[in-house]
This record gives sequence, C-alpha cells and structure tokens, in this order.
Amino acid sequence: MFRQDAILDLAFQALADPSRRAMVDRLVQGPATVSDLAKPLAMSLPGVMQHLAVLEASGLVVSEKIGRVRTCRIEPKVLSQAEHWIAKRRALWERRLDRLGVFLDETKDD
Amino acid sequence: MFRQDAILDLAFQALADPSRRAMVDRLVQGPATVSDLAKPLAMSLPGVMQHLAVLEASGLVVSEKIGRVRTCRIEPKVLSQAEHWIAKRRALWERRLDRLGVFLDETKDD
DNA sequence: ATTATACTTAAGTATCTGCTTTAGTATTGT
DNA sequence: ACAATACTAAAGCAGATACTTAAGTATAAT
Repeated sequence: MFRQDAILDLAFQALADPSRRAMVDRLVQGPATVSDLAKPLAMSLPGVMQHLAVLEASGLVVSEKIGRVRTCRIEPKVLSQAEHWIAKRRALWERRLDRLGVFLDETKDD
Repeated sequence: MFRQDAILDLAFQALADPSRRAMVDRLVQGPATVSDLAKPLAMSLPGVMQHLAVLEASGLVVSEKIGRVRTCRIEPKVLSQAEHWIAKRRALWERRLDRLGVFLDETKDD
C-alpha cells in the first residue's frame, strides 16, 4: 500500500511528541475514549484530537465512533515495523563490530 | 543527564526524516565522512550538515574532525533506548491480549 | 605560493507543527 | 423539550523544520 519509507516517516514523527507517546502509553493498557486520553494532558480537547489524528495517520492507532463516544486502540503492526527498523540497524552495527573484533583478533600477532 | 522523555523526543524526531535514516543506514556499515554521507543525497552539503547536526543533537551519531575531514559514526546507546521504548509498549500490549485471552478462556463455559 | 578540497557559517524562505479559541453537531440523560 | 456530554470543524498564530544560496575558513596537494 504505502512505501516503507513513508510509513516510518509518519510513525517516528508520531512518536517524537511526548503527548502522543503518553497517549500510546495509555492505549497499551487497553482501549480508551478521546476524553480518557485527554484527561492527563494539559491541553484543550481539540489539541488532543489533533494528536490523535497524527497517531491515526501513522497507523499506530485506530478508532471507532459509537454514539457520541470515539474509542481508540493500538494497532501494533506499525509499532513492530518501527521497532524492526531500529533492531535491524543495531544488528548490522553489532555484526560489523564482531567482524572487526575477529579481524583484530586474527591480526594481533602480526 | 537528560530526561528519558527528552532523549526520545530527539531520537524519534531524528529518525522521522528519510535523509537522516539514509545517513544512519550508511553509518551502520561503518564510519563515514560528511562527503560520504552527502554523496547519495540529492541535497546541498549545508543541508546534509544540518541533518548531521540533528543526528548529533539526538546522540544517535558522534563525529570527530581530523584535519579537514569530519568522520561520523553511530553511537548505538540512543538507538537502543528508542528500540526499547517501543518493545516495552508492544510487550505491554501483548501481555494485555494474553490476559484477555485467559479471561475469555476461563469464562467460555459460563 | 597557488589551488583544490572539505567542510562551515550565515541568512533567507516556504512549509509544517503544536497549540489556541470560538463555534459548531450529534447523542444521551432528566 | 431541554440541558449536558462528547466530540468536531475552522481559523489563527508563534515557533520549528528543511531546505536554499552565497561567502568564508582551514587543511592538503602541487
């Protein structure tokens, strides 16, 4: 559907804000309404809605409105993709250090 | 030194840009000069310098200038912290799903 | 000594972000 | 019916971001 690059742009951008991370923190405990998410944040409700829009645009969160209440929940797929991107780079970095270690080891008596 | 929250702000913000992720991609293969990092990017050198400044401010990259050449390398600690933040939330989310599964299991014969 | 290389600094600009306030709409409770 | 609740839409604004070009500095090569 979307290029991996664009997904990561949106995901990391979404995670770069402390209010949005607080919302994610709340949502990993289970679904919550917009008001629930707003309660701990020192911010107007429209402000919270805008953060929610960013989280939904990134695919990290989905929501559904029933009656007058919108219920939000985590969608872990994008979270995994972001985690995996980082893990992959760390692994590459460490693999390189290992190779370097072996090389230094093999040449230490030269 | 810095609050975890501020570190994550800077780290995720740094990773939210595709040019900066490309720079990280290059650096996990090993150290590189500013020119090396600039080569694949369709951008002026000062533009690259500014991205590098963002990466250094986040702690994801460190650099050292020797003679007229600045050499950059990955500093994996912040990368780990970002990865860990995500992993923790995924784990919490999954733990919740498990508890929910057990609950549904225990009550399915009611 | 001159020239080329590898950044570096400064300034300018267009767009994006993270809020705000005001004014709605749709549901639900009394 | 009427009021309260739970969002939602629109507009405005200060500051941040992602570039650019032009001009400069320090080092290395010839």
